[in-house]
Amino acid sequence: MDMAQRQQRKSPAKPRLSADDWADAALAAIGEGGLAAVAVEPLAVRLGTTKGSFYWHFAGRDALIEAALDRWAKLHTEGMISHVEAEPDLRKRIRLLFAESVGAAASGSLEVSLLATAGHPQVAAALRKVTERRVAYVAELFAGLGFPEAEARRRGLLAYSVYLGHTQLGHAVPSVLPAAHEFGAYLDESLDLLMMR
Amino acid sequence: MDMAQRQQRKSPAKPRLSADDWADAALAAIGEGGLAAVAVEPLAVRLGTTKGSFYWHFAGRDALIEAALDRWAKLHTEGMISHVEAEPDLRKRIRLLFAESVGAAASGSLEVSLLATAGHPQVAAALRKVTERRVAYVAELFAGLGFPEAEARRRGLLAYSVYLGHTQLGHAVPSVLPAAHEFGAYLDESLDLLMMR
DNA sequence: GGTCCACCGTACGGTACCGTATGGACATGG
DNA sequence: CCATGTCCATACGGTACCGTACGGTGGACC
Repeated sequence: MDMAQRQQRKSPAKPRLSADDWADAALAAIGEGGLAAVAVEPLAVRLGTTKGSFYWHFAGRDALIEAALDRWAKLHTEGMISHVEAEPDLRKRIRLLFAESVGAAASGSLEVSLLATAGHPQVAAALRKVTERRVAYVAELFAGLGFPEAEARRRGLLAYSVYLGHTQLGHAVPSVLPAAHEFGAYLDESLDLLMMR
Repeated sequence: MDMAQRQQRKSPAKPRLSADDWADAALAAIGEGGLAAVAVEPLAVRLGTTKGSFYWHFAGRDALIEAALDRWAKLHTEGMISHVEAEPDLRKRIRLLFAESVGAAASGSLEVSLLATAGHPQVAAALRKVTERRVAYVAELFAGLGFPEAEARRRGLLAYSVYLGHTQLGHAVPSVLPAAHEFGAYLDESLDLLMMR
């Protein structure tokens, strides 16, 4: 038996958590109950451990939030951008970006919860960084379509606003959104409008 | 001296709060700290009274939330609609609606906070009612421009998404938005795009 | 195969809030 | 001027969470 591996024999073997496990659990909690749901004792229950583990890995609740936000910024922005960059056709790339982003946001209200806690200093910093990067990227795509820089920036901002608003609606009042089978057409029409000269 | 009036002589005269005073304070608290900030004891401090007053007027925290949400739904939807209905020109009415709505949302993050708590049953019900009303109204305006019903509905939804997303940005990352002196032009261009055939 | 230490369990005290109970304060009508 | 109803203050017990202290354990490494 390979002893180099940590340990993974049967289910009830103690998992030995890492700091990232706690950060992931915190992100999940934010998505479900907002920043206020990042509470050490409930998370410990969820992870099948105790506070003793947590305070070994982190100095306190704030440190956990910081780690979770860093993780979010990395995974949900650069990951998506590099993914759609594989598409060579510019218009298709824009469509792909929005389709994937809206789809990703539909499953999980993490972004909505974070937007809601923009008053929190750590969250505000993370949001600022992520948002500026995303808007700049979308503006860059529009510039590639031939719009002058200022115009591309305005259209990118408008498009990002649509994305954010749509996400909110999908989370809060999905009944007002088009049915799934109409969604492709709705997306096409919306993007056509945004790219119209 | 008129004895029919309740009492309002000097500042340090006991105010004798009403249930609506508590509901307004709750709305203010939601705007500042989200639904979680609707906590009886802090509100009592803010109102310069104690829990004794609160539990006289309300059965509990849930009853206060319900009252606050009812108040919000009335004030922030029908009020705005009847206000812009005074404008006879349709395109100007649409522009007025968005200018005023965005302006109102800029001062106070009540809506953002509510969107974030869409998981809460009472909030979800209030949001559903308000959102459906608003989207229907915007769609009606677009229908008035000559768009067929389904198209008007899609455009109305898109426009409302823009409003929501813009509100989020204004609250969370205002630095990405156009500067104040460019905002009028940005609004005009955005609406032109949304109303384009 | 013993030692060490990263990792975790448990117990404790502190804080912030909810909701209840109960006794005033104060105006109004008898 | 006292009785009554409305409204509020205070005190209390309960719960959920934070953070600390410290004792235990089990795998890595010699």
